[in-house]
Amino acid sequence: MKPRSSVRMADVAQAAGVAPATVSRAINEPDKVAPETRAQVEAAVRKLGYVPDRTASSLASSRSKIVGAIVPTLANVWFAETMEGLAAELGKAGYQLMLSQSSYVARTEAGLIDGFLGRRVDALVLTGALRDTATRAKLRAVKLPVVETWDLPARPVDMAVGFSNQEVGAEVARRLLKAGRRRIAFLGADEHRSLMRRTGFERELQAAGRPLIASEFTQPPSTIAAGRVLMEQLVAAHPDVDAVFCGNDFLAIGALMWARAHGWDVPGRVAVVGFSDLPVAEATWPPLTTVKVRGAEMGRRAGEMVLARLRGEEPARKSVDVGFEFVERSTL
Amino acid sequence: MKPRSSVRMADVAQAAGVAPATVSRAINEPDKVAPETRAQVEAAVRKLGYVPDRTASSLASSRSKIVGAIVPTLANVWFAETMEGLAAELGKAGYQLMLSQSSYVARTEAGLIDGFLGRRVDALVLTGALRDTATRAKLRAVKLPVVETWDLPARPVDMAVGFSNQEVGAEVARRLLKAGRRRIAFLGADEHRSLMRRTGFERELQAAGRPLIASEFTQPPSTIAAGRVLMEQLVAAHPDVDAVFCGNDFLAIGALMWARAHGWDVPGRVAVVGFSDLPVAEATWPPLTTVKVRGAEMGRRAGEMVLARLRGEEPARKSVDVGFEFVERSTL
DNA sequence: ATGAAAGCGCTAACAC
DNA sequence: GTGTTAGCGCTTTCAT
Repeated sequence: MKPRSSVRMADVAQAAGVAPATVSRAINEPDKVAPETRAQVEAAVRKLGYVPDRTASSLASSRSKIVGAIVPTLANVWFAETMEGLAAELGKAGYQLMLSQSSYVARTEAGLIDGFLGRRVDALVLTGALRDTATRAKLRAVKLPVVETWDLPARPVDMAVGFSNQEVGAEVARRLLKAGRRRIAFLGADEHRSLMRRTGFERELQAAGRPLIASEFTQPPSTIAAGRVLMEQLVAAHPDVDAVFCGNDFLAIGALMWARAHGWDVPGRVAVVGFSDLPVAEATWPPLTTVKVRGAEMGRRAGEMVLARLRGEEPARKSVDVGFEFVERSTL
Repeated sequence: MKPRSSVRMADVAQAAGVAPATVSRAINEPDKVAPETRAQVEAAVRKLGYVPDRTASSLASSRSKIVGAIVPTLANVWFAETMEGLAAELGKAGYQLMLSQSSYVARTEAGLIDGFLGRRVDALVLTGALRDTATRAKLRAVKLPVVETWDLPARPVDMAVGFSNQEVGAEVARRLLKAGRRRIAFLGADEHRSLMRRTGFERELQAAGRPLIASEFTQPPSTIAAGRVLMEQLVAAHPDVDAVFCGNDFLAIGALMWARAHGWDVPGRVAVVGFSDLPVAEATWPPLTTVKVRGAEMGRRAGEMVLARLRGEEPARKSVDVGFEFVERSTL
């Protein structure tokens, strides 16, 4: 049963004529070892093809060199880019990414976090603010470095790097109003951050005395097909709509397709604004006006913050706002 | 320094009035424990908020319950979907996914695999056939379950689930020829599987006596902008081209944009065929004719194969072909 | 600068 | 069905 896992540190030690502890040092803290001995150890390592068992070192040192990350779904390019940025940053310091998906379900998220805790991850990176209060408390208690991304919670569990989803909504509202739109609607997914964007959007319109005329929702994940359906429903109930803010670009593209299929001129008869700036947003017809978010950057920053904390430093800011950018193309 | 990690199994054992080994059994093999004792243990676990340390159990059992996976990039939706399917499948059995990206660099891949080996992963899932022969040999030697995806190597390291990239190229060639196209070109990324598609494409054209008139390449990742540039170059050299097979949909969309910008009718003057069937392929104008691959399915299947092997079963087939599908829309 | 020894928290025989 | 006894392969004081 016991595969007697190939070469152990003891084998290397023997081959190099030193003690195991010295091998350990030669590998992990090279400068604490005499250059000669280090050379011998390195030679032995190479000769035997020794690969340290990180499973054992994790147990002994209580540092796993693993950081856990949770995304709602990887099928969203921007979450994927966030993970890429994160993994790249962590990789530099020898940390590995352990990834799970919550599918936008809060209970799942709590369970996944327990799993990560059991694996003794050194830190956690979450997409969106952590909602489960019991879990928030637990994480604070164990003092684990945690970064919440894609949002800016008023009181982060630990650290955060993101942008204000409400402010995105407000900004889009302002642009629409400035362009003279008056019969404004919202299409979005029934999911926390999307709803936050809607909230900011609604408030701003309300404040301007041009209240939202309608909102249509779909279950995540948002698809082009869903966008088409939502637009259809919207128009059926409000044929006089003159602007739609879509909670994400797929829905916006669907809305655009509906418009093309029904001969509605965009932006002549109806303006369409998306969110997230997918690569294809510039290739639609007309090119989609949308809001760009910095997915990869959030991942990189999250990685930096985690590593800083793991080195024992206190981050300059516990919460960093990477902002967003309104991208004017041709659908508004 | 030692945080004396909260509750240990011994604590639970004491609270439940049993031996640690019994706690271990109650958790891992519940039916090997008397219902009563199990209940007591469970109560103690709950009361103390015990979370087993998987780092220790990995060491003791030499099973980490983690599987490593490598993708060239996550920014490709289909790789991301493959990982989603894989993670979902593995999660059912309590396995965790550890993810790394190779950025299409073979040397990196070998390094990443060493890292995984050090972490004692129970299995490996790769995107594409593993190219480094030394690494292939090593993996075979340690008898680690390995699944190669997105390709069908003639002689897999261990198992494979994918499709024939060459056959994709050949099929597209046949469709183009059947549609009467004669001046045919290829646009693609300078990356292994893309080149395989080109090879199959070229051979089939050659065999039909209508050799490929030109090929243009870009460095991965492929972008819409790159597609536009490649198309521009292609047309400059071969203004009489009447069909282009693009190694992926982004390039195809770029080619479409070039055509729109220059008043070339598609498919009237030039046919465009993509690869991968991105969600937006149906939303372009004209809707893109392309080849659909089953990313999520490959992930699921890979997960199933891994789990079967981990249970000690031999897979029915070592190599499974999930095929692909030519999706006829309006650009051919 | 290096070695010896004592665990890290769990699992796996083997007894009872 | 449950307890006892050894480790798993490293890291880490503490000496030397």
